[in-house]
Amino acid sequence: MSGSCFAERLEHYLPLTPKEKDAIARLEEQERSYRRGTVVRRENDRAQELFVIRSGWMYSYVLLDDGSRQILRLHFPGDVVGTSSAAFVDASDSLVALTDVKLCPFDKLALRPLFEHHPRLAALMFVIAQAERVSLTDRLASLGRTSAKARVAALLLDTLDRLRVMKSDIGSTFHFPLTQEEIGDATGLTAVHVNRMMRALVEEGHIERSNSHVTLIEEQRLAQVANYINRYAALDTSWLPAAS
Amino acid sequence: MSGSCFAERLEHYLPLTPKEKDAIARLEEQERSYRRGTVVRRENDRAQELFVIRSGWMYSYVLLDDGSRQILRLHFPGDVVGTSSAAFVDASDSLVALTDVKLCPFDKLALRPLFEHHPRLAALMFVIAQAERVSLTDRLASLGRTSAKARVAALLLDTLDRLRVMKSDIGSTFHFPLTQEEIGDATGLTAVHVNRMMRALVEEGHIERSNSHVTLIEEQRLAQVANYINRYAALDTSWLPAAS
DNA sequence: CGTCGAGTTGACATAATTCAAGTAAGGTGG
DNA sequence: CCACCTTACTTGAATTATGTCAACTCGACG
Repeated sequence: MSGSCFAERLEHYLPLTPKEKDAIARLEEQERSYRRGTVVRRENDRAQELFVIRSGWMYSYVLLDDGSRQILRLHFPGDVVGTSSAAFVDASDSLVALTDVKLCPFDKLALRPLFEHHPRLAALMFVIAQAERVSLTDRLASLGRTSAKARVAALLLDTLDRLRVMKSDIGSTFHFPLTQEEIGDATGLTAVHVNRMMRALVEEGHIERSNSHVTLIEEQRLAQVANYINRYAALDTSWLPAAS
Repeated sequence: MSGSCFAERLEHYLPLTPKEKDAIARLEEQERSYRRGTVVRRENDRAQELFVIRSGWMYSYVLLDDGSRQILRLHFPGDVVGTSSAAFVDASDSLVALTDVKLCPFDKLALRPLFEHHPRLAALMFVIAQAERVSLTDRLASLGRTSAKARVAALLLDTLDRLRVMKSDIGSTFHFPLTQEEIGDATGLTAVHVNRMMRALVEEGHIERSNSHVTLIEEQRLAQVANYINRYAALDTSWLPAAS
């Protein structure tokens, strides 16, 4: 119906040719809606599908034996989620709708013509995969080597910068619908300690909160505290093949 | 000179055609040697190159403002390292030789003909990138949600399973040349605490140590303790394009 | 033979967790 | 529209895992 979300995202990095847009649009022929809280795909289930997020937020997570949960990544409109399906037969993580979402599911087989006929798109997807990998290594350093306060701050900064990729005029206030328990599962902390850190950030004038909105004050200074680097500013697409 | 290390690795997933082997071999035309401890590439340097590891071990790391270090990943023969160069102009992490190494550097521009003429190889590289991403998410869960002992155990298990991809007959004893400080930087712990956890693992009969060799006893049970999953067993290459 | 890096160990400090209790806010059925 | 219930958030006190500091051992190496 409306334009492709994924194509829109890709066009932030490269102008696409009509043929390329067509190929991308084919990934978004179907659309399904899920309610807030729905587990769209469960860890260890057979997983043949990937999803383009058309609207709403999601997150991916794994459960550990002791029942604790690690949230691996938040996902926003324009993101492709469930990409581990491309590498494995069974899902390595679970996918949940954090808000009501609209998803465009497509079979991993749909990737084949993309690689065959659209080398530039394939290469761009590879570039994006590498950027996401780097983003994960940043999180790794955050969990491994920074304080609780820094981790929470980094999560907020990362979220805002990723929202800006699609909406550059977003300012520094945004809707942040995670519970403190979810923030804890994302940062490797307990909900109680997240609470204390959030209030500390407020008291120190780094952030403001109301309802489930957050405002970041002096992002520069906060980034310092959080040891945060914005990786989303620019991708290097100089080496990509010519358009098809 | 000798056969391509990277091709050999890829053939563990798929038999390659002669043309494909040729294309891969082109990435390994040059070879450079580095001594144990050499920083091959430094974070924030301009980075045009990727490397195939022909022999030896490396690791990638980032430094934080307070001087602490997070080791992001160990790298073994057959691995391609510095892949973040494909996405960014400047290096996002540093690369060090953990042992004496032989590397085959290639310019990121060399990826272009791969995507243009060898869609199946491109797709396979995408699959591998996804598998590495999943491996990173496992580490994330390890750092975020498991105990110090579990993290150390998981590092050992992960190392052994990755060595097995290239040498399946390796048994359960292997050379592990990391200092306890390096183990700490990989697991988000201090060297002192790594020491205590290693001895605990020995006392509990999970591992044995001598020189810088480690033996894992009853991997099954250790994997339980570490909350570890072996992801390297099988990749799903069923969706890949036909060979070129 | 002395120096240096790595490993080991103990005593102490601290960040984060756990437990417990309470408040506020939103949703639902009567 | 109110009473109730549930879920999230808040706060304090006690506990614990891990970090810090400091000293010592050992083997390798020049």
